[in-house]
Parts: sequence; structure tokens; C-alpha cells
Amino acid sequence: MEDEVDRLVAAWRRERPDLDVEPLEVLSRVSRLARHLDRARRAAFAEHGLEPWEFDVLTALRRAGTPYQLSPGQLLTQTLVTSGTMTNRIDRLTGKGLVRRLPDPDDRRGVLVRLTDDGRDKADQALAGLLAHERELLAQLSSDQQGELAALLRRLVAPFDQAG
Amino acid sequence: MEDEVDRLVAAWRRERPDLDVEPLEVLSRVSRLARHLDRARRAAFAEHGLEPWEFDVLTALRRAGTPYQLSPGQLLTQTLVTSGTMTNRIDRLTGKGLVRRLPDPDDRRGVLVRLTDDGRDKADQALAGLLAHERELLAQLSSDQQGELAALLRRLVAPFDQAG
DNA sequence: CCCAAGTATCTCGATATCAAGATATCCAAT
DNA sequence: ATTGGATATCTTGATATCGAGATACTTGGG
Repeated sequence: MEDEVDRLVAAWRRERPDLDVEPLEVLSRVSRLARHLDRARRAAFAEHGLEPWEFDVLTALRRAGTPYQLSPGQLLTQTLVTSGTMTNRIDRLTGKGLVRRLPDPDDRRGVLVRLTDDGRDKADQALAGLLAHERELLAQLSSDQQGELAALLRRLVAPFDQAG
Repeated sequence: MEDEVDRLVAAWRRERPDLDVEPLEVLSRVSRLARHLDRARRAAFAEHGLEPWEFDVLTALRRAGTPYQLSPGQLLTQTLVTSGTMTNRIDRLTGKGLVRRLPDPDDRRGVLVRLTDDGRDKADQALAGLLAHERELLAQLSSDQQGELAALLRRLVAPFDQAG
């Protein structure tokens, strides 16, 4: 089965035979797949009235466990957005009644963002929906292949997550 | 080596032991890696005075070969953006003198976007820079592993590229 | 020849993001 | 105690993106 990246690489080999474009075989596929996933996720969440960015924040809080709260700073590192973006997201989620902002008792600069009951329910429902969707996409691969793929990707991501 | 997704998956297994979150091992890594790559690309292109989106459009035209022209519609399918976005991109690239808009002689609804000499040079320089950068990231993997990774990713992307 | 459906591109308004800087607080060294 | 640098969050202004709809042209059937 051929994909758009095969065509892209073939085109480069024709136009720039002097260059080694091998890295694109991996990294262009990662970028394009992520873009497709974004669209698929958007469609999957629409059933639950959530945007992908809302899901990202709500599930980060959900994963934290009782009492489902994290600082904006902790949310930044998990969602890979800037602080301005996170402030904005928290504002909007607060407006929808899915999270609340509480003062951090141990640090007066700080804030804690806590999931409301409604937010928790939405996170749980959307996660189940997402997993069902993702399982379909991964049906292209055997269980072993999925494990292999995950391991290879981990090696590429890890350096970024170490450095911060 | 552990990454953020390992922590994410462990957290879900603690909070929702009833769910099978295996799909996240692959797909969350894809999303996060893409996000990191975006940032790295932004930094790499800054040396050449280009934004990632400019690179995407210019190189699509460059790959097309002489006379380096494609319709906006063809550019859409390669860059995975909407038509409104592409119109805007072409406007801005035209303003910077990197592309020109020509009427399509065979279809009066249509337009052809053609690379200028300056645009072509910028595309070539930025590509070389990007490949150097990407090779470093991939140094984590052997050549065989890169091939394996590319093949596994192809299986996941292909269905999207088929359907359009 | 004409019309309806399809296609290619563009317009417009709303929105999410980022970068840089502002503000308030903490903490360690003196 | 004080001061200076680090840290946590928020503010602001610019910008890129999207979705929906508008416009203009093409194509195929009657």
C-alpha cells in the first residue's frame, strides 16, 4: 500500500537526487499522521460536545486522581502549549463549568485547577469514545506490531521529554 | 528510557483499570512527537527566515519539478489544510515574492501557483537544513529500525491518504 | 442549447495559538 | 532582614487557522 509520503519521497529523489531524503520516510509520516489523527479526534469528540483541546486538559486532570487537580504549570508540560494558551483554556473551561480555579494553599503565586463532577464525567465518556475510535485505526497492525511501533516511537520522543 | 506517554498510560491504568488504554501507547506518542517536531522545525527554519507553513507550500511546488507550479487544490491535498487557509498562504507568499499566481489556461475557474527563483532557492536551502536536523533526531535508531518504523507508520497513514 | 450538479477558488467572521512582557511571590545567599 | 534571581501565572497584540458560504466556471444529460 502506497501513501502520500511515498510519492513525496519519490518526487524528491527525482528532483534532488543529490540529497539523502531518508529521514522524511519516518518524520513526514509522523507529521501527516498526527494531522489526520487531529481531524479524527475532532470528529470523535464532537459527539460529546468537546474540542480536542478541552479533552487534553480535562483528561490530564482526570488522570491525576482524586481530588483531580493540577497547577497550570503541570498542565503545560503535559499538553505542550504555552502559558498564555493555558490561561485562556482554563478561563473557557471555567466558563463551561468543567473546571474551577482554586488558590494554591502552599504558594500564593500559584493556582490549582480542579475538575468539577461534570468535567469528570465528560472526560470519562470522551476517553471511552476515543479509545474505541483509535482501536479501529490500529486494526491495521497486529498486537506485536503495535508494541514494536510504540517502542520505536518512544526512543524518538524520550529525548524531548527528558530535556523539557 | 521512559517518556511522558509511559507516565500517562501508567496513570490511566491506576485511575481506570477497567479500560484497555493500549492504543495510547502508539497514538499519543505520534501526537506528542509531531508537536515536538513542529517546534524543532520552527527553530530550524528560523535560520532561513521561513515559517513551517511557508516551507510546506514552497517545497510542494519545488517537488513538482519544472516549471514548479501546482493548483491551490493540489496544494491542499499535500498540506492538509482548508481552502481558506491556502488562499491566505498564497497571498502572503506572493507578498514576500516567493510565489506568483497565474491563470490556468485550461480552466478559467482555476489558478496556478508558481515558485519564483527566490522561492526555489529558499526551498532548497531550507530542505537541506531540515534534513540535517532530522538526521540528528533519528540518530536514536539504526538504519534498519528507521525502515521498520517507516513501514509501520505507512500502514496507519495509508487508509487516510486513500480515502482523501 | 440549457440547466443542474459539480468543482475551484476566494471571502468573511470567529477563534485558538503564540511570543513577549507584566506582576506577584518565593527562596537562597548574604 | 534584604536583595536579586528564579518561578508561576496572567495580559496583550499579532497572526494563522477553520468553517461556512459566495462566486464563477465546467460538464454531462436531456
